[in-house]
Amino acid sequence: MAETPVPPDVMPSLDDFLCFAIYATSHAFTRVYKPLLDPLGLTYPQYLVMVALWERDDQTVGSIGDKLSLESSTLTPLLKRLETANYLRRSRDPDDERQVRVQLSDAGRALRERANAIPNCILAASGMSLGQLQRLQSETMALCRALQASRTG
Amino acid sequence: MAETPVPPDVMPSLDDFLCFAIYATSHAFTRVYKPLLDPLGLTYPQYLVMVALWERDDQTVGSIGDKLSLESSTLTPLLKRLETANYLRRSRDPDDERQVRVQLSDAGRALRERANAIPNCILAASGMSLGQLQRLQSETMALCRALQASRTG
DNA sequence: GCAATTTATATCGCACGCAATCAAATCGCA
DNA sequence: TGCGATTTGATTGCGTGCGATATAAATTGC
Repeated sequence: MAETPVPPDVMPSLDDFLCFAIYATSHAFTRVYKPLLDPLGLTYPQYLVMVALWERDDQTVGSIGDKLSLESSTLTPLLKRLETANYLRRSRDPDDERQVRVQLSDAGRALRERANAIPNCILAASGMSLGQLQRLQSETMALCRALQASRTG
Repeated sequence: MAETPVPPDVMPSLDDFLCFAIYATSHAFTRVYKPLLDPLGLTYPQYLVMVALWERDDQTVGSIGDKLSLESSTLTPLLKRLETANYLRRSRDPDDERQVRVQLSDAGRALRERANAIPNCILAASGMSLGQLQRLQSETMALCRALQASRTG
C-alpha cells in the first residue's frame, strides 16, 4: 500500500504550501528592490533583463526569454520600454532577419556602476548569511528545474 | 575591517541571484498549476484565495490581503471575478459598513472536493521528498519574514 | 525551384500586482 | 455632541505575464 504523504481528502493550510512561500517571497523581494531600483528608473523584471545583458551583451529576445523563462509577449514591450529609456537598442540581425538583437547602450553599460551596491543591500535585507542564501538558492533552482521537467515529461 | 561577502564592484551572474531563483520558481509553479486549475475555472492567485477561505470562511478583504500580502487594488477585482463565478459572496458588514465580508457559496465549498487531489500532484511535480519540501518551505518563509521586517525597520 | 513547414518576434486580450488617490464609515477626543 | 483623524475598500493607471494568434523570414522537402 503506497504512502500518501498528503492525505488526498485534506486541504492543507495556506501556511503549509511551499508554492505560497515562494509566491509571497517573490513579491517581498520585489517590494525590497523597489526603493533601490526607482532611482535607476528600472522595475524589478527590467533589472533582471539588465543583469542578463551586463553578464552577456548582444543577446536575442529568445535567448533572454530562455534565461528568464519569459515569453516574447512579455519581453517585447518590456524591452521597448528599456529602449525608450535609452538603456539598450533593438535591431534585426542582418544574417537572420527573424531575430532581434538586444544591445546595451552607453547609458545601459554606465548604469551597471550605479547598480553595484544593490546586491549587498539585498543581502543585508535578507537577514541570512551568504552561505545560507547560497544553499537556499541552489535548492530553489533544483526545485525550479524539477517543476520545468515535470511539464515536458 | 568588515567583510564584504559580495564585492561592491562586481555584479554577480543572474544564476547566482536567490531573488531570481525565487522569481523563476514562482512562475514555474504557476505553469504547473495551470492545467490542474483550468478545469476548476481558477487562476493560481484565485486558488490561493480559495485555500485561505477553505481554511477560514467569512473573512474581510483586509484579512485576506494580510494573509496573502496583497493590496485591495489586487484583491477587489479578483474577488469580483470569483463572485461572478459563483464561488463566493461579498457583502458589507452591517456592524461596520467599511468592511466587506467574503463568504464561500455552496459551489465554493463544493469546489474543495475537486481541489483535494492537487497538493499531491504538485508534490509529485516537485520531484522532492516531503521532508525536503517542508524544510525548504520553512527556510523560504523565514526569508520572507526577514524581507518584510527589513522594510518596516 | 517552390510550396510547406518551422522559427523568431510581435500583437491582442485578459488577469494579476501595486502606488496613488478617493469616498465612506468609524473612531476619538475635546 | 461635533468634527478632524483614521480605517477600509474601491478606482485608476501602469507594468508585467501568458495564451492564442499573426506575420515575416528562414529552412525543408520534393
